[in-house]
Amino acid sequence: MMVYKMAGHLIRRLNQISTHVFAQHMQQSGLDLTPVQFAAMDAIAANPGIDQAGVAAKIAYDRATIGGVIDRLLKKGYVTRQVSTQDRRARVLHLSNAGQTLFEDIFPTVQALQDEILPGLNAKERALFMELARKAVAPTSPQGSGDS
Amino acid sequence: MMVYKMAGHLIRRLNQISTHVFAQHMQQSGLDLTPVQFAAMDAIAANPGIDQAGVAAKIAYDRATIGGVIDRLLKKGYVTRQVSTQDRRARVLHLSNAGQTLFEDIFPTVQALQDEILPGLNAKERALFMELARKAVAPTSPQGSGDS
DNA sequence: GGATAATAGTAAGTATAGATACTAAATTGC
DNA sequence: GCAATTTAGTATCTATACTTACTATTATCC
Repeated sequence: MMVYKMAGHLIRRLNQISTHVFAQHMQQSGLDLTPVQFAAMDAIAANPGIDQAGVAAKIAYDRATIGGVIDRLLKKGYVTRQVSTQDRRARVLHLSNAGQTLFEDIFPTVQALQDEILPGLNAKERALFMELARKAVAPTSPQGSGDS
Repeated sequence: MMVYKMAGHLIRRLNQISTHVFAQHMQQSGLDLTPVQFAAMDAIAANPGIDQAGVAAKIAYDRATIGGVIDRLLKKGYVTRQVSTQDRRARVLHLSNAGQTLFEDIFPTVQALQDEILPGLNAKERALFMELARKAVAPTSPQGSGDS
């Protein structure tokens, strides 16, 4: 069982715990929102009128996945999608009123749950982990992604 | 864009880089093997005759996902699956000769690629990251998973 | 030893996650 | 200003990843 000592395996486990903690808190809040859906809403909230490719670039996803994510956010009524008047290829995105309310409501919960993602670490270790993670990710983060 | 400072987002990015690096090296080696498939083969190599639920427990997956992973490894001819003589519910797994050869061939590559997963970190930082990651994951790792 | 509970595997359904390819539209080069 | 390239979105396909539910089988308990 060599995988136990490999970075890839540990990172996958961390991601597994992360999504699990997120799902648990959403369920407790009676909400049906996934981590990607939240990230997409964050990108739209910070950049009203952004298009799907823009969202994908901001949160480091491919266009195909984000297309599906936006479909589901549309179906839930959290975002609006309109053909851009500047560029008829692009779809301009905004949070709906319901989406804005939801995002503001859920934000403190999502912020708070982050500490539970690293259950074996104390505050100091978590800060160190975050610093290393940020540094590790930086080289592959595109300019202006903010992902520094 | 609050997600940039959240552990969940950074961990997802790390996992994304990790799977990307893995896929790249496999392609360069002319092989068609995913991270999970490799992890499953590692579990079977270390525990010949283990069943699917055992593999799932060893590498922290659910039974449904592992069922599909084993299906694909079977189709590629890397593992064998037989109904257990002790327990007719269970399927006993072994690496085939081809699987054993492949696993031994690919192992050094997989070992070596781990450093590329954390491109922004030097050796010392990587070691620290690994230690923190192991510690972070430990509380949620079941007894005997080896995932300490 | 027979009802009950637990377990192995599968099936069905949802949601990422990303590669590839295609259409429509915009940009660039000259 | 038009051909060539690039880009936005979608469609298709494969592979996780997990939940719930179901069947078959085994283990447990009284």
